[in-house]
Amino acid sequence: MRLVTWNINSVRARLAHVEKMVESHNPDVICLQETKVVDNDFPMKTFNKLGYEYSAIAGQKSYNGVAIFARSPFTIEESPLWCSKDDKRHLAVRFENGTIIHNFYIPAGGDVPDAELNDKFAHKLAFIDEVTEWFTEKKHPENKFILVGDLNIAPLEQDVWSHKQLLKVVSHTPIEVEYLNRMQASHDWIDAMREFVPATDPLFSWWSYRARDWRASNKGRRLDHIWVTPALKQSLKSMFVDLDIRGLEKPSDHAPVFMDFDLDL
DNA sequence: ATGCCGTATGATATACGA
Repeated sequence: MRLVTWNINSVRARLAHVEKMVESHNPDVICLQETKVVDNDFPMKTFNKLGYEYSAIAGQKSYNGVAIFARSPFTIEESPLWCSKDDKRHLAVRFENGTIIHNFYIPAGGDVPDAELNDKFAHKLAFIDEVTEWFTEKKHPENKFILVGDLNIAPLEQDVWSHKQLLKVVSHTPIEVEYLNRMQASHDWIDAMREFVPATDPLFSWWSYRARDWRASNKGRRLDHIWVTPALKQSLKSMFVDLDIRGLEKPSDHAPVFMDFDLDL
């Protein structure tokens, strides 16, 4: 089973990239974030045409929005009203073999890394707190969960281009890392991307639009993640981040992250 | 972490991303 997670930054603006991505890598499961479209306007035909018969979408106007597509059947699992907002940041689906995939778009958090001064930062921390508590309650050694998405935090020093220069920048502040670490501990989640690239090597999934040459300057961050519960650790096979998709014309600022599993859905 | 780019929207400016 091959899975991809991708903050697509508007699905309607990126249909050609979706086709290119599927043509190149043919994933069995596609998890998208920041689709930025209401469900009625979702370009479903593009995905059906590419062979994705099963879908779950949760969108809203302009912002946020998540989606999951698969070639094998699934049912939709409950998704709480995180922080009492219906802002379309989470979808969970269950496959016939019992594997559950959680797709998250964690709030970005604004510019100022202080919950007292910045409501968006407070929302980010509160959201992570609620997710942490939720998985703590669900914790069981036999659970086969995969958690993917734009978690909007780069926790390790080598998850950003300069640890020192980003310590006060939202996405890499110690408080955010502390919250994310707590969330990771809530179900003994394994940071699956780092099973393939040691923590001492740089690993990024996002590069700002504002760099003149994003590839040359390479001032990236690892904001996108794939976690698995311990029951799935042995099924991890390989991982790659596709920089070629980030390098297409008018790309998303996030690159898709792929994971291969020794697993039949 | 400055940069000033990209998305969306009853829109020729503004909110948001990170």
